[in-house]
Amino acid sequence: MLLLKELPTSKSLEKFVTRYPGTDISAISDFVSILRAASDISSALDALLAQHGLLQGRWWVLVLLMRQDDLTSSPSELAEKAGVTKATMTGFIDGLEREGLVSRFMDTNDRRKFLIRLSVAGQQKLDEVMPVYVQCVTQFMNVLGRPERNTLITDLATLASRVDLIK
Amino acid sequence: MLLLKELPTSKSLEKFVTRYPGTDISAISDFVSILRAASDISSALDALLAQHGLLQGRWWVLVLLMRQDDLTSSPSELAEKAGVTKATMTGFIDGLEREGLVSRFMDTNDRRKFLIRLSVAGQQKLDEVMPVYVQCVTQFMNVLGRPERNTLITDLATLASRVDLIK
DNA sequence: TGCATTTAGTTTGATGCCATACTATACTGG
DNA sequence: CCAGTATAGTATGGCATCAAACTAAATGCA
Repeated sequence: MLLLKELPTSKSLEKFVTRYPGTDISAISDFVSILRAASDISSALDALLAQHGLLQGRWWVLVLLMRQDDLTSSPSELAEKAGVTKATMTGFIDGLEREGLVSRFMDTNDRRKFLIRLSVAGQQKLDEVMPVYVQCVTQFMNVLGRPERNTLITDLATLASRVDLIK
Repeated sequence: MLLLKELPTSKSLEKFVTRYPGTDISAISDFVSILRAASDISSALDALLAQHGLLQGRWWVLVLLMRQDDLTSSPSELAEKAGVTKATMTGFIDGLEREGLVSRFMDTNDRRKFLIRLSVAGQQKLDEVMPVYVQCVTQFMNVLGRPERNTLITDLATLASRVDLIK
C-alpha cells in the first residue's frame, strides 16, 4: 500500500476543482488519510516482525496454525482464512518450511492434499514473538481511550462493509 | 497487506490466554480489525483502478504529476512524496512510460537527473478515471455522517501518530 | 464403469515493494 | 584542481501478490 505523504497545496487543489468541478475535496482527503494511516500501521507491524525474521504473511500463517487443535491445516484452508490465493499461500509455506517453522505431510485420505503442521521451532518462534507483539499492540491501542477505540472500530467496520460502493 | 478473515474461536482464544497469560484480547482483536478494514478498502481501490488498467502505485504518481504546475517532477521527488523508495519509483515510472502515460527527459542542468512529465495520454487517463474515483470515494465516505467521519479521521490519525509504540 | 467436472496444489509470469549495491555526476574543502 | 563525499538514478535479488494455466486426484452423473 502506498503512503502519499505529500498533501496537496491549496493552489493545486484549486486547479483540481477547476478541472473536476463539484468534487467533494474533504471526502477525497479523508479517504487518503485513512489509507495513509493504515499503511503506517501496517509498516510498523512489518518492522516489528522483521526484527524476528518474519513477515506479515508468514506470521499470520503461524498464528492460524496455532489456533488449530492439532496445529495442522491444509494450504487451501489457510489461504481461505488468511484471505490470500492458494498460489500466495504456496509461497508462504515454502518459506516457512525452508526455515523449519512448519512441515508438509501427505494426506493419506486425499492424495491431492497436504497437511501443514506447526513445528516445534514454529511454536518456539511464536513463543518468542507473541509476547512482544501482544505488549506492543496493547500499548498502541491504549493510545485511545476505551470509548474512542470502540467508536473507531465500529465506524471503520461500518465503512469497510460498504467497499462495494468503490467499483 | 493480509486480511486474516477468520476470527478466532472462543476455544482457541482460551488456549491463547493460557499460553500467553495477561493478554488484552480486545487490543489484539481491535488491532486486527483495523488492519483488515484497511486491507479491504485498499483492495477495493485496487479493483476500481484495475478497471482502467491502473494500479495504486502508478495512480498516485499520475496524481502527483497532475499537481505540478508544469506537470513535471523528478523520480526522487516523486518517491519522497509517494512514500516509496527510489528503486520502487523507478519501477512505477518504467511501467507508466511503457504505457505512454509519462515521459522521461534529461535534465540539462544536472545530468544525473531525469524529468518525468505527464503526457497527453496520461492527462487523458486522469480525466477518464478521476471523475469515477471522485464519485465512488465520495459516496463511500458518505456512508458515515460528518461527525462520525471527523471523529474517525482524527482518532485514526492519533493512533497512527504513535506507531513508534510498535517496535 | 466412464467421462465430465470439481478440487488441491503448484507453476509461471506479471507487478509491487524493499534493502543493498552499483554507476555516474555533482559538490566541497583544502 | 583534486580527493572525498553526497546525490540521482538504476540494477539485483528477495519476498508478496495475483491471475491464469497446468497436473493430479477425487467426485458426480449417466
